[in-house]
Amino acid sequence: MSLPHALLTSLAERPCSGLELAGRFDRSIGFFWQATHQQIYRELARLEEAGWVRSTAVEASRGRKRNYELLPAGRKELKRWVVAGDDPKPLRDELMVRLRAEAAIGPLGLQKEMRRRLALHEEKLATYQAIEAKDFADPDASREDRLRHLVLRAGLMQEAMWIELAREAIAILES
Amino acid sequence: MSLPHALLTSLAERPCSGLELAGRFDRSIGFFWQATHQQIYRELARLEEAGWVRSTAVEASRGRKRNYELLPAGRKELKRWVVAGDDPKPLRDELMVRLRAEAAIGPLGLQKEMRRRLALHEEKLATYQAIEAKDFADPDASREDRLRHLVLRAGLMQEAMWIELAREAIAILES
DNA sequence: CGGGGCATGTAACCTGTTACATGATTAG
DNA sequence: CTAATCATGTAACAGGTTACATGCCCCG
Repeated sequence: MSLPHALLTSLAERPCSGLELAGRFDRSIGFFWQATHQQIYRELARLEEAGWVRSTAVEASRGRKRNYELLPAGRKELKRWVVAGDDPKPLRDELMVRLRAEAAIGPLGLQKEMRRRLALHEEKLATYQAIEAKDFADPDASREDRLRHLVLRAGLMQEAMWIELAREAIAILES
Repeated sequence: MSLPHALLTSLAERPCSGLELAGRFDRSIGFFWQATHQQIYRELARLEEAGWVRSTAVEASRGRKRNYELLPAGRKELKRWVVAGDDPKPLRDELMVRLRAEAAIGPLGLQKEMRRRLALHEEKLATYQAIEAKDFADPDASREDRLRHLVLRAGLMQEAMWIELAREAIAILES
């Protein structure tokens, strides 16, 4: 149940409208948490109901832009949640199921799909590296920037891991 | 939508009952795909409906053990799915949201939770390494075993990545 | 004044989660 | 014969996904 807190975080960074939030979930936040605009509108309504955010109140507001901002109660809830313990969700990946099936009933020609995946991950890694070079070059960055950099590095490491795995998989599948 | 195919894969490895499948999803398969027995029973009913698996047919079978086995149509479906293209699901992790929130409204004392996570991942890594040493020591393993080994290595690399990230996070949070 | 893009919203559905219910089998 | 355990199942709900609907606003 992180979506509400991802929204609170984003609103803490800067107040904005629902659609603008959706945009952020396609970019920066979306690197580690995704949400569609439908989900966001549903959740924003709940957050307002709970008194955690406030919007420029307009009745019958379909089509009208609404700006949301974080309220003190929302900030308090976010602070509570950040330091709350929570067990990590284990790895859950379809590709592992495919490899296991290939082992059980193969060979089926999984190399082709693995090569496609390899290319995708290499492309994404390049994208992340470009962002890193552009936004996080400063070696004496602030604590805030170093934390944001770390989040990006998580994405980088993830992609590097997939690339390594895809290469090993291809080597086995082709032997 | 991988659960049905994870079940087909498991049944391809060996026919068995629903509860036994649930057991496997707590062990080997569960390292990369999880499911509760409720989910498994629901899905098995669908797979049988679709003609992909067959069970020892007993009417009004509550409480009676049912053994399931893969049918040719199920095997065909599994083969189709294994090589079907599918975009990787991006990283989705609550901890990244927490780090971003810590950057936005911190410091909040996230170190404590990070240290707990670090210990959890170190423990899991040790578990995986023990399995690796026990089951995958042979350097001249079969193609099948090398694929299974690769799946385990994915888990190992994942845990190693989290350990590295947790350490870097703690260093930043404590500076 | 009409069409396209911006912005919000509804509805239906699927997967996964949690809590609980019930029947069969076996050990003592 | 009864308690524990094996085994299957029902119900309700929450979160995520997809398709679609509606209203506002500005530009030509």
